[in-house]
Amino acid sequence: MILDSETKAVELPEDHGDELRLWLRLLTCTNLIEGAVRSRLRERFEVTLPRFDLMAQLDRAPEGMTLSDVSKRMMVSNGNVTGLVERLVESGHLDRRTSDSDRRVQVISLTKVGRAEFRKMAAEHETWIADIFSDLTPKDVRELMRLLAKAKGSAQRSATRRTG
Amino acid sequence: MILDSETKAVELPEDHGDELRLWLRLLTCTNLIEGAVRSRLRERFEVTLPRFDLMAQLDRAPEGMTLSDVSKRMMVSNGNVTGLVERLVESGHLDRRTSDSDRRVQVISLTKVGRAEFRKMAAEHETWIADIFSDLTPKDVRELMRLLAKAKGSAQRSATRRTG
DNA sequence: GCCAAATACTTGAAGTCTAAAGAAATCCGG
DNA sequence: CCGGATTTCTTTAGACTTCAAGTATTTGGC
Repeated sequence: MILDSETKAVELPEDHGDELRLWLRLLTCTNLIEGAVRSRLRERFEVTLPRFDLMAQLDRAPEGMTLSDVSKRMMVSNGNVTGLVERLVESGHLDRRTSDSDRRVQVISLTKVGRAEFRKMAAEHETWIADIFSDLTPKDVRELMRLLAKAKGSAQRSATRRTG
Repeated sequence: MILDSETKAVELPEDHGDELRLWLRLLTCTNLIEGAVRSRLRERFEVTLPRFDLMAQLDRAPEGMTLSDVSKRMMVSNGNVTGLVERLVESGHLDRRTSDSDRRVQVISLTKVGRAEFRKMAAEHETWIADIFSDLTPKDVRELMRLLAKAKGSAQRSATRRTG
Protein backbone atom coordinates (compact mmCIF):
# COMPACT_ATOMS: atom_id res chain seq x y z
CA MET A 1 0.00 0.00 0.00
CA ILE A 2 2.73 2.42 0.88
CA LEU A 3 4.49 1.49 -2.30
CA ASP A 4 1.37 2.17 -4.33
CA SER A 5 0.92 5.49 -2.70
CA GLU A 6 4.47 6.55 -3.34
CA THR A 7 4.73 5.33 -6.85
CA LYS A 8 1.24 6.43 -7.83
CA ALA A 9 0.90 3.13 -9.63
CA VAL A 10 -2.78 3.07 -8.74
CA GLU A 11 -5.16 5.86 -7.87
CA LEU A 12 -6.01 5.72 -4.23
CA PRO A 13 -8.91 7.81 -3.04
CA GLU A 14 -7.20 10.91 -1.80
CA ASP A 15 -8.38 12.90 1.15
CA HIS A 16 -10.03 16.15 0.11
CA GLY A 17 -11.86 16.63 3.36
CA ASP A 18 -10.21 19.95 4.09
CA GLU A 19 -11.30 21.47 0.81
CA LEU A 20 -14.81 20.18 1.34
CA ARG A 21 -14.94 21.67 4.81
CA LEU A 22 -13.65 24.96 3.41
CA TRP A 23 -16.43 24.99 0.85
CA LEU A 24 -19.07 24.28 3.46
CA ARG A 25 -17.77 27.02 5.68
CA LEU A 26 -17.67 29.48 2.80
CA LEU A 27 -21.26 28.59 1.99
CA THR A 28 -22.43 28.87 5.58
CA CYS A 29 -20.76 32.22 5.97
CA THR A 30 -22.30 33.61 2.81
CA ASN A 31 -25.77 32.26 3.57
CA LEU A 32 -25.64 33.72 7.04
CA ILE A 33 -24.78 37.18 5.80
CA GLU A 34 -27.07 36.98 2.82
CA GLY A 35 -29.98 36.08 5.07
CA ALA A 36 -29.25 38.99 7.38
CA VAL A 37 -29.04 41.44 4.50
CA ARG A 38 -32.18 40.03 2.93
CA SER A 39 -34.31 40.38 6.03
CA ARG A 40 -33.01 43.84 6.76
CA LEU A 41 -33.76 45.01 3.23
CA ARG A 42 -37.24 43.67 3.58
CA GLU A 43 -37.85 45.19 7.01
CA ARG A 44 -36.40 48.60 6.32
CA PHE A 45 -37.22 49.13 2.65
CA GLU A 46 -39.58 46.36 1.58
CA VAL A 47 -37.25 45.43 -1.21
CA THR A 48 -35.88 42.04 -2.18
CA LEU A 49 -32.19 41.24 -2.43
CA PRO A 50 -32.22 40.54 -6.19
CA ARG A 51 -33.79 43.93 -6.84
CA PHE A 52 -31.25 45.65 -4.64
CA ASP A 53 -28.43 43.84 -6.42
CA LEU A 54 -29.73 44.81 -9.82
CA MET A 55 -30.04 48.44 -8.81
CA ALA A 56 -26.52 48.30 -7.39
CA GLN A 57 -25.20 47.23 -10.77
CA LEU A 58 -27.02 50.07 -12.49
CA ASP A 59 -25.94 52.67 -9.98
CA ARG A 60 -22.38 52.12 -11.13
CA ALA A 61 -23.33 52.54 -14.79
CA PRO A 62 -24.94 55.97 -15.18
CA GLU A 63 -25.26 55.51 -18.93
CA GLY A 64 -27.08 52.23 -18.48
CA MET A 65 -26.35 48.58 -19.15
CA THR A 66 -27.61 45.93 -21.50
CA LEU A 67 -29.49 42.96 -20.13
CA SER A 68 -26.63 40.67 -21.11
CA ASP A 69 -24.15 42.76 -19.14
CA VAL A 70 -26.38 42.66 -16.11
CA SER A 71 -26.82 38.94 -16.52
CA LYS A 72 -23.06 38.37 -16.60
CA ARG A 73 -22.32 40.69 -13.73
CA MET A 74 -24.97 39.21 -11.50
CA MET A 75 -24.12 35.69 -12.59
CA VAL A 76 -27.74 34.78 -13.22
CA SER A 77 -29.56 33.58 -16.33
CA ASN A 78 -30.84 35.90 -19.04
CA GLY A 79 -34.44 34.90 -18.50
CA ASN A 80 -34.13 35.76 -14.86
CA VAL A 81 -32.98 39.29 -15.64
CA THR A 82 -35.87 39.78 -18.05
CA GLY A 83 -38.40 39.14 -15.29
CA LEU A 84 -36.52 41.12 -12.67
CA VAL A 85 -36.26 44.14 -14.97
CA GLU A 86 -39.91 43.79 -15.89
CA ARG A 87 -40.97 44.25 -12.28
CA LEU A 88 -38.58 47.12 -11.62
CA VAL A 89 -39.73 49.00 -14.70
CA GLU A 90 -43.29 48.40 -13.56
CA SER A 91 -42.55 49.91 -10.14
CA GLY A 92 -40.90 52.95 -11.70
CA HIS A 93 -37.33 52.26 -10.60
CA LEU A 94 -35.93 51.48 -14.03
CA ASP A 95 -36.03 52.88 -17.51
CA ARG A 96 -35.70 50.60 -20.49
CA ARG A 97 -35.07 51.50 -24.10
CA THR A 98 -34.04 49.68 -27.22
CA SER A 99 -30.54 50.47 -28.42
CA ASP A 100 -30.35 52.67 -31.52
CA SER A 101 -27.45 50.79 -33.01
CA ASP A 102 -28.73 47.26 -32.38
CA ARG A 103 -32.41 46.63 -32.07
CA ARG A 104 -31.85 43.35 -30.28
CA VAL A 105 -30.33 45.16 -27.34
CA GLN A 106 -32.26 46.55 -24.40
CA VAL A 107 -30.51 49.24 -22.36
CA ILE A 108 -31.75 49.74 -18.83
CA SER A 109 -30.89 52.47 -16.33
CA LEU A 110 -32.11 53.78 -12.99
CA THR A 111 -34.82 56.40 -13.04
CA LYS A 112 -34.36 59.46 -10.86
CA VAL A 113 -36.63 57.89 -8.27
CA GLY A 114 -34.85 54.57 -8.55
CA ARG A 115 -31.46 56.14 -8.06
CA ALA A 116 -32.55 58.20 -5.07
CA GLU A 117 -34.11 55.18 -3.41
CA PHE A 118 -31.11 53.02 -4.10
CA ARG A 119 -28.67 55.56 -2.66
CA LYS A 120 -30.66 55.69 0.55
CA MET A 121 -30.69 51.90 0.82
CA ALA A 122 -27.04 51.57 -0.12
CA ALA A 123 -25.89 53.95 2.61
CA GLU A 124 -27.62 51.91 5.25
CA HIS A 125 -26.62 48.62 3.66
CA GLU A 126 -22.98 49.61 3.98
CA THR A 127 -23.34 50.09 7.73
CA TRP A 128 -24.95 46.65 8.06
CA ILE A 129 -22.02 45.04 6.34
CA ALA A 130 -19.59 46.97 8.48
CA ASP A 131 -21.42 45.77 11.58
CA ILE A 132 -21.50 42.19 10.36
CA PHE A 133 -17.71 42.20 9.90
CA SER A 134 -16.97 44.36 12.93
CA ASP A 135 -14.99 41.67 14.73
CA LEU A 136 -12.50 41.44 11.88
CA THR A 137 -9.37 43.56 12.07
CA PRO A 138 -8.27 45.54 9.02
CA LYS A 139 -5.59 42.92 8.60
CA ASP A 140 -8.15 40.13 8.68
CA VAL A 141 -10.12 41.93 6.00
CA ARG A 142 -7.07 42.38 3.79
CA GLU A 143 -6.06 38.77 4.25
CA LEU A 144 -9.53 37.49 3.46
CA MET A 145 -9.65 39.66 0.35
CA ARG A 146 -6.36 38.22 -0.79
CA LEU A 147 -7.26 34.60 -0.15
CA LEU A 148 -10.71 34.91 -1.66
CA ALA A 149 -9.21 36.46 -4.76
CA LYS A 150 -6.92 33.48 -4.99
CA ALA A 151 -9.82 31.08 -4.45
CA LYS A 152 -11.85 32.88 -7.11
CA GLY A 153 -9.00 32.60 -9.59
CA SER A 154 -8.63 28.93 -8.78
CA ALA A 155 -12.35 28.33 -9.30
CA GLN A 156 -12.31 30.19 -12.59
CA ARG A 157 -9.38 28.19 -13.89
CA SER A 158 -11.16 25.02 -12.81
CA ALA A 159 -14.23 26.08 -14.78
CA THR A 160 -12.06 26.82 -17.80
CA ARG A 161 -10.48 23.37 -17.59
CA ARG A 162 -13.94 21.85 -17.61
CA THR A 163 -15.57 23.73 -20.43
CA GLY A 164 -12.48 24.39 -22.49
CA MET B 1 -13.07 68.47 10.66
CA ILE B 2 -10.10 66.76 12.17
CA LEU B 3 -11.28 67.85 15.58
CA ASP B 4 -14.72 66.41 14.99
CA SER B 5 -13.25 63.19 13.82
CA GLU B 6 -11.04 62.86 16.82
CA THR B 7 -13.53 63.87 19.45
CA LYS B 8 -16.41 62.01 17.83
CA ALA B 9 -18.55 65.02 18.60
CA VAL B 10 -20.50 64.41 15.41
CA GLU B 11 -21.02 61.28 13.39
CA LEU B 12 -19.16 61.54 10.17
CA PRO B 13 -19.92 59.01 7.51
CA GLU B 14 -17.18 56.49 8.02
CA ASP B 15 -15.59 54.56 5.22
CA HIS B 16 -16.72 50.97 5.17
CA GLY B 17 -15.73 50.37 1.60
CA ASP B 18 -13.29 47.60 2.46
CA GLU B 19 -15.92 45.60 4.28
CA LEU B 20 -18.33 46.08 1.43
CA ARG B 21 -15.75 44.91 -1.08
CA LEU B 22 -15.02 41.91 1.11
CA TRP B 23 -18.70 41.02 1.15
CA LEU B 24 -18.98 41.33 -2.62
CA ARG B 25 -15.94 39.16 -3.13
CA LEU B 26 -17.25 36.55 -0.73
CA LEU B 27 -20.52 36.52 -2.61
CA THR B 28 -18.87 36.31 -6.02
CA CYS B 29 -16.66 33.47 -4.89
CA THR B 30 -19.55 31.49 -3.46
CA ASN B 31 -21.80 32.08 -6.47
CA LEU B 32 -19.05 31.00 -8.80
CA ILE B 33 -18.46 27.73 -7.00
CA GLU B 34 -22.13 27.11 -6.37
CA GLY B 35 -22.87 27.54 -10.06
CA ALA B 36 -20.13 25.10 -11.02
CA VAL B 37 -21.37 22.51 -8.55
CA ARG B 38 -24.97 23.03 -9.61
CA SER B 39 -24.32 22.47 -13.29
CA ARG B 40 -22.10 19.48 -12.67
CA LEU B 41 -24.72 17.86 -10.46
CA ARG B 42 -27.25 18.39 -13.19
CA GLU B 43 -25.03 17.10 -15.98
CA ARG B 44 -23.69 14.07 -14.19
CA PHE B 45 -26.61 13.03 -12.02
CA GLU B 46 -29.62 15.07 -13.05
CA VAL B 47 -30.09 16.26 -9.54
CA THR B 48 -30.53 19.76 -8.18
CA LEU B 49 -28.26 21.34 -5.58
CA PRO B 50 -30.96 21.67 -2.91
CA ARG B 51 -31.75 17.98 -3.21
CA PHE B 52 -28.09 17.08 -2.95
CA ASP B 53 -27.71 19.31 0.10
CA LEU B 54 -30.69 17.78 1.80
CA MET B 55 -29.42 14.27 1.17
CA ALA B 56 -26.01 15.32 2.48
CA GLN B 57 -27.60 16.35 5.75
CA LEU B 58 -29.40 13.05 6.05
CA ASP B 59 -26.37 10.99 5.17
CA ARG B 60 -24.75 12.23 8.37
CA ALA B 61 -27.78 11.28 10.44
CA PRO B 62 -28.42 7.57 9.97
CA GLU B 63 -31.26 7.62 12.46
CA GLY B 64 -32.98 10.45 10.60
CA MET B 65 -33.74 14.08 11.27
CA THR B 66 -36.80 16.15 11.90
CA LEU B 67 -37.87 18.73 9.36
CA SER B 68 -37.03 21.50 11.82
CA ASP B 69 -33.51 20.20 12.23
CA VAL B 70 -33.05 20.07 8.48
CA SER B 71 -34.46 23.56 8.15
CA LYS B 72 -31.99 24.93 10.71
CA ARG B 73 -29.02 23.08 9.28
CA MET B 74 -29.72 24.12 5.73
CA MET B 75 -30.64 27.64 6.78
CA VAL B 76 -33.82 27.65 4.74
CA SER B 77 -37.45 28.15 5.70
CA ASN B 78 -39.70 25.39 7.01
CA GLY B 79 -42.06 25.63 4.09
CA ASN B 80 -39.19 25.16 1.74
CA VAL B 81 -38.14 21.91 3.39
CA THR B 82 -41.69 20.58 3.24
CA GLY B 83 -41.73 20.85 -0.54
CA LEU B 84 -38.21 19.58 -1.01
CA VAL B 85 -38.90 16.50 1.13
CA GLU B 86 -42.17 15.94 -0.67
CA ARG B 87 -40.38 15.58 -4.00
CA LEU B 88 -37.61 13.39 -2.62
CA VAL B 89 -40.07 11.04 -0.97
CA GLU B 90 -41.96 10.92 -4.26
CA SER B 91 -38.80 9.92 -6.12
CA GLY B 92 -37.99 7.20 -3.60
CA HIS B 93 -34.90 8.78 -2.08
CA LEU B 94 -36.38 9.57 1.32
CA ASP B 95 -38.48 7.87 3.93
CA ARG B 96 -40.77 9.89 6.12
CA ARG B 97 -42.58 8.85 9.28
CA THR B 98 -44.37 10.55 12.10
CA SER B 99 -42.55 10.49 15.39
CA ASP B 100 -43.99 8.12 18.00
CA SER B 101 -43.39 10.48 20.88
CA ASP B 102 -44.67 13.64 19.21
CA ARG B 103 -47.18 13.46 16.46
CA ARG B 104 -46.32 16.93 15.21
CA VAL B 105 -42.85 15.76 14.27
CA GLN B 106 -41.91 14.22 10.94
CA VAL B 107 -38.70 12.21 10.87
CA ILE B 108 -37.06 11.77 7.49
CA SER B 109 -34.17 9.55 6.48
CA LEU B 110 -32.49 8.27 3.34
CA THR B 111 -33.83 5.12 1.78
CA LYS B 112 -31.36 2.44 0.76
CA VAL B 113 -31.56 3.67 -2.81
CA GLY B 114 -31.25 7.27 -1.71
CA ARG B 115 -28.16 6.56 0.35
CA ALA B 116 -26.46 4.60 -2.40
CA GLU B 117 -27.13 7.31 -4.93
CA PHE B 118 -25.95 10.02 -2.60
CA ARG B 119 -22.70 8.24 -1.79
CA LYS B 120 -21.90 7.97 -5.47
CA MET B 121 -22.61 11.65 -6.03
CA ALA B 122 -20.74 12.72 -2.91
CA ALA B 123 -17.57 10.93 -3.92
CA GLU B 124 -17.46 12.76 -7.20
CA HIS B 125 -18.57 16.02 -5.66
CA GLU B 126 -15.57 15.91 -3.37
CA THR B 127 -13.20 15.71 -6.32
CA TRP B 128 -14.89 18.71 -7.96
CA ILE B 129 -14.36 20.78 -4.86
CA ALA B 130 -10.75 19.67 -4.62
CA ASP B 131 -10.23 20.69 -8.22
CA ILE B 132 -11.93 24.04 -7.70
CA PHE B 133 -9.58 24.83 -4.82
CA SER B 134 -6.54 23.20 -6.33
CA ASP B 135 -4.53 26.43 -6.59
CA LEU B 136 -4.74 26.96 -2.85
CA THR B 137 -1.92 25.66 -0.70
CA PRO B 138 -2.75 23.71 2.47
CA LYS B 139 -1.73 26.82 4.34
CA ASP B 140 -4.15 28.95 2.31
CA VAL B 141 -6.91 26.51 3.13
CA ARG B 142 -6.13 26.58 6.83
CA GLU B 143 -5.93 30.35 6.84
CA LEU B 144 -9.21 30.71 4.98
CA MET B 145 -10.88 28.31 7.37
CA ARG B 146 -9.68 30.35 10.31
CA LEU B 147 -10.70 33.71 8.89
CA LEU B 148 -14.08 32.48 7.70
CA ALA B 149 -14.74 31.04 11.14
CA LYS B 150 -13.97 34.44 12.59
CA ALA B 151 -16.22 36.14 10.03
CA LYS B 152 -19.00 33.69 10.79
CA GLY B 153 -18.72 34.40 14.50
CA SER B 154 -18.77 38.11 13.81
CA ALA B 155 -21.88 37.81 11.64
CA GLN B 156 -23.63 35.70 14.26
CA ARG B 157 -22.90 38.21 17.00
CA SER B 158 -24.14 40.97 14.72
CA ALA B 159 -27.40 39.07 14.22
CA THR B 160 -27.74 38.57 17.95
CA ARG B 161 -27.27 42.29 18.55
CA ARG B 162 -30.05 42.99 16.11
CA THR B 163 -32.69 40.53 17.25
CA GLY B 164 -31.71 40.38 20.91
C1' DG C 1 -58.15 18.79 34.02
C1' DC C 2 -58.26 23.12 31.37
C1' DC C 3 -56.65 26.55 28.43
C1' DA C 4 -53.33 29.80 26.71
C1' DA C 5 -48.79 29.71 24.75
C1' DA C 6 -45.43 27.49 22.26
C1' DT C 7 -43.88 24.20 18.77
C1' DA C 8 -43.92 21.48 14.28
C1' DC C 9 -45.38 21.40 10.15
C1' DT C 10 -48.30 22.68 5.89
C1' DT C 11 -50.38 25.75 2.73
C1' DG C 12 -50.73 29.73 -0.38
C1' DA C 13 -49.21 33.76 -2.82
C1' DA C 14 -45.62 36.05 -4.85
C1' DG C 15 -41.16 36.19 -6.31
C1' DT C 16 -36.66 34.21 -7.95
C1' DC C 17 -34.11 30.95 -10.58
C1' DT C 18 -32.61 27.61 -14.27
C1' DA C 19 -32.48 25.31 -18.63
C1' DA C 20 -34.18 24.93 -22.99
C1' DA C 21 -36.60 26.45 -26.90
C1' DG C 22 -38.01 30.21 -29.71
C1' DA C 23 -38.14 34.97 -31.99
C1' DA C 24 -35.79 38.85 -33.81
C1' DA C 25 -31.79 41.16 -35.38
C1' DT C 26 -27.09 41.30 -36.75
C1' DC C 27 -22.90 39.44 -38.70
C1' DC C 28 -20.14 37.42 -42.05
C1' DG C 29 -18.31 34.22 -45.56
C1' DG C 30 -18.90 33.46 -50.14
C1' DC D 1 -26.36 40.52 -51.29
C1' DC D 2 -27.77 36.03 -49.67
C1' DG D 3 -28.26 32.64 -46.12
C1' DG D 4 -26.52 30.30 -42.27
C1' DA D 5 -24.32 31.17 -37.77
C1' DT D 6 -24.36 34.05 -33.87
C1' DT D 7 -26.10 37.18 -30.51
C1' DT D 8 -29.79 39.25 -27.64
C1' DC D 9 -33.66 38.84 -25.53
C1' DT D 10 -38.23 36.54 -24.28
C1' DT D 11 -41.00 32.73 -23.14
C1' DT D 12 -42.08 28.48 -20.88
C1' DA D 13 -42.10 24.75 -17.56
C1' DG D 14 -40.60 23.31 -13.49
C1' DA D 15 -38.20 23.86 -9.31
C1' DC D 16 -36.88 26.50 -5.32
C1' DT D 17 -37.56 30.20 -1.92
C1' DT D 18 -39.56 33.38 1.38
C1' DC D 19 -43.07 35.13 4.39
C1' DA D 20 -47.28 34.89 6.54
C1' DA D 21 -51.26 32.58 7.85
C1' DG D 22 -53.31 28.31 9.16
C1' DT D 23 -53.63 23.45 11.41
C1' DA D 24 -52.44 20.06 14.67
C1' DT D 25 -50.19 18.87 18.78
C1' DT D 26 -47.83 19.37 23.02
C1' DT D 27 -46.47 21.97 27.09
C1' DG D 28 -46.95 24.40 31.28
C1' DG D 29 -49.35 27.28 34.60
C1' DC D 30 -53.31 27.23 37.33
